[in-house]
Amino acid sequence: MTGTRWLTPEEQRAWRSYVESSKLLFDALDRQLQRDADMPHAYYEILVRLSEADQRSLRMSELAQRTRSSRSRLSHAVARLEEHGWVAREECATDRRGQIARLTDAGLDALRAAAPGHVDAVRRHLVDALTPEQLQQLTAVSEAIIQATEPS
Amino acid sequence: MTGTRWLTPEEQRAWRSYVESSKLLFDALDRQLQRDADMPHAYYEILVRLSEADQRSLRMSELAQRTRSSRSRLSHAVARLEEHGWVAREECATDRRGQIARLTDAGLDALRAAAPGHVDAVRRHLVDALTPEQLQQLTAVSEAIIQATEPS
DNA sequence: CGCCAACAGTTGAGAGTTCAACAAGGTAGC
DNA sequence: GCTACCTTGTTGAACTCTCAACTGTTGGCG
Repeated sequence: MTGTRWLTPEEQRAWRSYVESSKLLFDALDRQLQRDADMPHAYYEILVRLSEADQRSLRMSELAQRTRSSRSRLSHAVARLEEHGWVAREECATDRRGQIARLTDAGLDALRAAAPGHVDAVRRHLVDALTPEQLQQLTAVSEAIIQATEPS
Repeated sequence: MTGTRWLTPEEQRAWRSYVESSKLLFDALDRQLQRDADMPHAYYEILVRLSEADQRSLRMSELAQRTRSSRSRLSHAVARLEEHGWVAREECATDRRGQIARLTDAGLDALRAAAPGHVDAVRRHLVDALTPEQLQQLTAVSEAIIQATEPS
């Protein structure tokens, strides 16, 4: 057991600015969505994934994977979205354990209403704040992090 | 009111990979700290900031700014940390509204015990997963996001 | 077939965060 | 000194997330 490899000053700076920027950014987006569309960002993402799926439907476990969410978290979230009338749960024909989440028409309306303000915020805080080159760099960096962190 | 400027495919890719990587990374770090040190990452950061301050003490509002946290969140968090015996609250001599949070010896011990595992995780998932060049790029990108998002 | 481990999803309790409301102390203008 | 306003910090309720425990289902294997 050799000693801990502490971060160098430059690594510190990178890490701390990354933490700080993420916190600021996601807090801002959450506040914007909560205020204007009555949903947190995590719920917005669920609606997005469903809207992109065939039949606007996905099995719970598939939806959990795509949103990088635990089963439990998704289960609670979908229950909430169901109360709003934005998502409906259906039985799975081929696997009686399965549940299918489907985006309702009202859910699609809510998503369409929320999208412009959200995209605008993403532009303001991220996309338009970076050069095209930086945006490419961010993509590469993010994909490397995913690679290194993804549960294998 | 002109129409929404939707994200181009490349911008989409950047944004989605950024969201995905942040989620994976912070989830992993939170789990690691919770498991090994019985505290979430936000609490670890509070202890870090206090440990770096003069007298290991900071006023609540100053601590809130440095951790990019709301007053309310910090107030709840410090109450919890106080229960653990890691932080103590003291009166402020010059402003009777003020409260000063001080890192206790036990708090410093807890921080020292938590640090190696945490730094190791940060290396595994971020620092060592990127080239030195990418790390610099990440710093620049993060600072640009902070600039664009920071409440003015 | 019968057994049993793995899988799909839910649930409830506990913990953290947010928001709005609040109390109390400071500050500036008159 | 009074008034009005701003700042500091806390509180409680509502909400989200995590973790562990649980139900029911499927699939593999003897």
